[in-house]
Order: sequence, then C-alpha cells, then structure tokens
Amino acid sequence: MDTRERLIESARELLWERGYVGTSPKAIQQRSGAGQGSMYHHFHGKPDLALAAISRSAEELRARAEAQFSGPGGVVDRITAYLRRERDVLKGCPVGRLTQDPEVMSDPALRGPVAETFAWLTGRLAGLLAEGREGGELDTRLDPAATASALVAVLQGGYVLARAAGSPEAYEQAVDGAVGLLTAHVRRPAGGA
Amino acid sequence: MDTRERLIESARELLWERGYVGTSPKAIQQRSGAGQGSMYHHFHGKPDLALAAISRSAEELRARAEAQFSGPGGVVDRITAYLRRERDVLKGCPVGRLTQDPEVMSDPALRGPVAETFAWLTGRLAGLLAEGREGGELDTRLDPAATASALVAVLQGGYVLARAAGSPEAYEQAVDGAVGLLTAHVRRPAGGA
DNA sequence: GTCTATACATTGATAGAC
DNA sequence: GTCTATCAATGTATAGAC
Repeated sequence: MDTRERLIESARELLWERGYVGTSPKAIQQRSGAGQGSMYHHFHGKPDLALAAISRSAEELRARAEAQFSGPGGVVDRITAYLRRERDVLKGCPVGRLTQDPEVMSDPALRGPVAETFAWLTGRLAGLLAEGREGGELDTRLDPAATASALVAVLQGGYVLARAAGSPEAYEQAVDGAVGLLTAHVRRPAGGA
Repeated sequence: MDTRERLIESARELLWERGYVGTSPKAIQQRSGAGQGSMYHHFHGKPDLALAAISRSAEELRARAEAQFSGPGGVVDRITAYLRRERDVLKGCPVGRLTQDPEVMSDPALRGPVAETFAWLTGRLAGLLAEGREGGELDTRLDPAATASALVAVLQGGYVLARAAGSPEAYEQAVDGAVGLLTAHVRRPAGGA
C-alpha cells in the first residue's frame, strides 16, 4: 500500500472512531506513518483528505449492503440477513456517524456522499419491499417507502443504543423488534431463491 | 439567571450543536457572557461543566418523555404521541448525540447519564407495551422489550436520516413506518383515557 | 465572584531543503 | 515525494490582582 493509500485508510479509521472535528492531520500522519509534507503533497488539506476517506466509506457501505440485497432468498430473508449481518456494532456506522459532525454537514462536498448513501439505501430497501408486496410475500397495507426508512433508522438508532449501553445486545434487541414487527406483515413464505 | 446557570445552559446548547470535542471552554464563556476566571471559579474544568450540562439534558429528556407516556389515551395513542411530538429534528437528540463522542463514552462520569437515559426510556416503553398487551389492546405475539428498543432506535435513527437528507421529512417517514408496523399488532382500539 | 495576564500543547498549514 | 523548520490561531488551563 503506497503512502497516499495509507493516508486515506488512516483517515477513514480516525473519522470512524473520532469524527471530523476530533481528527487532526497530525493524528492521520502518525497512524499512516507519513510525514507532514507527505500528506500535504498528496492532498490539499484536511477537507480534501476527508473527502477521499468519506467517499470510500460510502462506497464500501453501499457495496456491502448490495451484497445482502442481491443475495439468495425471499425479500424478507434478504432484508433480515442485511439487518443481522455481522457488524462492528460498538464502533457505529462509519457514514451515519458523520451526520453528527457540524463541519461535515456544513460543507456540501463532504456532506454529499453521506446524503447520497442514505438516499440510495432507503430507496433500495423500499424497492425490495415493493417487490415483496407485488409478489404476494408481503401484506398490501405495508408502505414500502415509510417501512424502508424505519428499517434504516432502526439500524442507525441501534448503534446509538448499543454505544449507550456499552453492549452490542442493545443493537440486536432493536433489530429483533423490527424483524418481529415486519413479520406480522408476511402473508406467505417466499418462493425460494 | 446567574452566571453559573448561564454557563450550564450555554454548555448544553454547544454540546448539542457541536458535541464534546467540538466545544471549547472559550466558546462556552463567550456564549454565556462569562469570563475565563468566572468559569473556572464555578467548575473545575471542561469535564465538570459538561457533566452538569449532560445531567440536565438527560433529566429534561426524561421529563418530556414522561409527559407523553403518562398522558391520556390508550397505550398505542400515547406511544404515537411521543413519537410524533414536535421536535427540533434537524438538531438531533441532545443525549443520543453524545454516544458518538469518544471522550464522553470513555469517561464513566459523563457516560453515566447517557446510559441511564436510554435504559430508562426503553424500559418505560417496554412497560407500556406490556400493559397494552395484557389489557388486550396489543397482539400477544408482540415482544415488549424488543419492540421498545426498536421504537427508540427509530427515533434516534430518524434524526440521523433527517440530518443526512437535510430535512425533517426523513424523520417523519421513519416514524410513519414504525407506527404502520406497530398498528398491525393492534387487536382492538384502546378503552379510552 | 470576576477580571486580566500568562503558559504550554495542539491544530492546520506553509516554506524550502533534499 | 518526503523531510524538517516555522507559524499564527486555538484549546485548556493556572496565577494573582481586584
């Protein structure tokens, strides 16, 4: 991994752990093993490097989610697999975390990837739910868009509960609750993969 | 309002807007109109003042929630009223926000009020749901504890979605989705206040 | 109780040698 | 491309006068 790459990966880790305000260029340099001048050679400054890091985290989140959404099984199976996928629960969501950072939200360039990620995620889930409803797997009374938002919110809020409690179980309980509520809307099992 | 009080209120606002790492003693002093020495006379330092501010925000959240929980109507009415209560959605949750702050979570004193708040909130909601189930208002298949966690998570995650989208509508959509899912578990309308 | 002065570390960046 | 100065501003306090 070259210097530029190490800088991006170190910035990603630190943004995840400490957010934008809590992450200094110096800390990024030390974690990556790069010197002062090296960082400023590859990037214009902290915002520029942060943009590279945020964009990559957003892409990664999307790719990992898509892997579950396009997997085998019925719509409810795939959504449940996504919710229950193994996660670093106590570390929180590397993208959702950034919504709490005023400096990220006030900079359109940094904010862009965050906004796009959640727009895509809720849209993709809404599409799956609509598919399940049309295929007869889900109750017709279920509102795909609203339900999709609620499911993404349970994930993001589950991280908050887990961090507050200091235990991943709080996340799992929230997901159990969401899956339990969703299950009441299942009309018939999926027709298999 | 005396100086000590103005310091606490200014710290509360800044912690809400910018988090612990993003809030400097200097900024608190300027917002409150107090001088350097004045702040260090009333508090031992930043963590001490932050503890006072966090404790008060936690108490306030609890009081406001309890006002809805002990209000009129059936269990589902009261929970829905709580979820749909008017909120400064784009500002986020003053307590939940702190879970993203590594310096808050690593200090047991600062973390305490945050952990207690969410433990109380999910417990209180679980109690209401259990009450609704025993009274015949809710389906017996509904798991009170898991559902309570999911509802609190929808709130916290709804804030994240709203901030990402830059609009309170994202929060409202998530709440609509949660209420829609919960409604499927209602067996009969509540017996009135 | 409040003020001003002082202090020392960190932040975010630039300059210029190599 | 990377390194070592250097820098002005900010962060988080302490000291001591009033």
